[in-house]
Amino acid sequence: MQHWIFDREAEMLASWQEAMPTARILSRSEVSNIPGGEPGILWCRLRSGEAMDDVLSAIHGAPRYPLVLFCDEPSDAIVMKALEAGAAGCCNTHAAPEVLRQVALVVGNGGLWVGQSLLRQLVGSTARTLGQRSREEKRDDWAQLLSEREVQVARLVAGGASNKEVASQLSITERTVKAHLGAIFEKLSLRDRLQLSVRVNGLTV
Amino acid sequence: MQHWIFDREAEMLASWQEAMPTARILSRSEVSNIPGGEPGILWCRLRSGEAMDDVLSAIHGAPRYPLVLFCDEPSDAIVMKALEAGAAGCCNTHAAPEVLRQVALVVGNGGLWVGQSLLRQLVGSTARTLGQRSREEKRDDWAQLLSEREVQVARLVAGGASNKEVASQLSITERTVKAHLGAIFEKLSLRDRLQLSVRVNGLTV
DNA sequence: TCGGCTATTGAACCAAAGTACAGTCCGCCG
DNA sequence: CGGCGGACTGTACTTTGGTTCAATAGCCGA
Repeated sequence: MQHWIFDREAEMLASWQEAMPTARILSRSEVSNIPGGEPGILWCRLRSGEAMDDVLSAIHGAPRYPLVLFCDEPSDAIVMKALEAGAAGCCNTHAAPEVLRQVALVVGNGGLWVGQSLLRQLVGSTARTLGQRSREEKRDDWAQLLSEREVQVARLVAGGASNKEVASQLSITERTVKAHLGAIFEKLSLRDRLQLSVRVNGLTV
Repeated sequence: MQHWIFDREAEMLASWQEAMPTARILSRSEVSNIPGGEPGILWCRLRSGEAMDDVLSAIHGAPRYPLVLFCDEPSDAIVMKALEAGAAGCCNTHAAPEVLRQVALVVGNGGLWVGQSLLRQLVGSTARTLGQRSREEKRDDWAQLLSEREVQVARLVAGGASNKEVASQLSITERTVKAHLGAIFEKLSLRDRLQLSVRVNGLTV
């Protein structure tokens, strides 16, 4: 499996090198150098601020290998657009080597690579369309793992409150707030209040 | 990576054996024999005519490993249902060993496995909806007040990243991240990263 | 009644976040 | 040209967040 990586600048990242030792990095004007025939994947980097259309049109003349987009700032909207434009996948430019290898494996076998968050969203939105389960059940799964008091603390913290503010609102000491937060982090396997916020507010991460 | 396979009858298929030589096959009553702790995957076979609810409830008491459903008669509807029930994936009972290895790889790393046809369908059917939604909730008012670089920092922090992680991703020092954050807080009249997360992720406080 | 869970709090500690006060380098614009 | 804003970095500092040792007290089911 041969890999060709396109970037505005011929800059090989360490993670790429590790995941694809035989990869060749090319500037976009060197598209015509790619041979056809052997199995391979095209990777194309979309840097911050670049227009996807420009990037895609730049490699328009390349042989028909599966295309994976490297996004400096990935978002579900970008992934969707890339897939609609015919790409086989889209992943973070700075993804870990193991992830890249996995992407290559899937895409190389004719599959599509979709990030976790988008996949969850797709599954969720279709489920809603089919009108089966309520979306609240999944959103509140974190709440079901916590005690009543912990849920109160979690909601306030996720809304942006400091420990002191939570303490004041609930008429307890800051120390107790910390104790509750510790229990919450433990139960939900979270690192800090930021991740709690993300979890509670249902962000796609 | 340890694999446990559940089936009504303890019948190990050749393809399973080849893909997962160390797998242990168990009848559904032996759920309690599974240890926790080591990394692993539960595979559970849904034979023709069996009710998914019965199968899933049978392994209800098992430790929390990712679950993959083996379907004798897979359909997109079944896959959707399995994912909704919390499974990490669903594939044909008689899938080729290479496919099984790939499923194991993805699921073992915390991913979801969705078959190609369903994935294509999901992408196609929800493209419009998703695009619209992301356009609506875009609410770039915060982004328009910030410089390009600050938007990058804001997105990463709002997603739950620490200063160190942001610094690593953007290849700058932690100090610079703090500088950007300071400017962001000033411009958006925010107090800390938590409030930033709330603002960026569009919570209705 | 006893063990387990929850709620509460304290002291002490370390790490992370954020601020204050600096500076350099670059491109743009009047 | 000189001023301005953005990106970037440094040292030193304060504040907040989170953890590790505790402890007390109430409730509930076995």
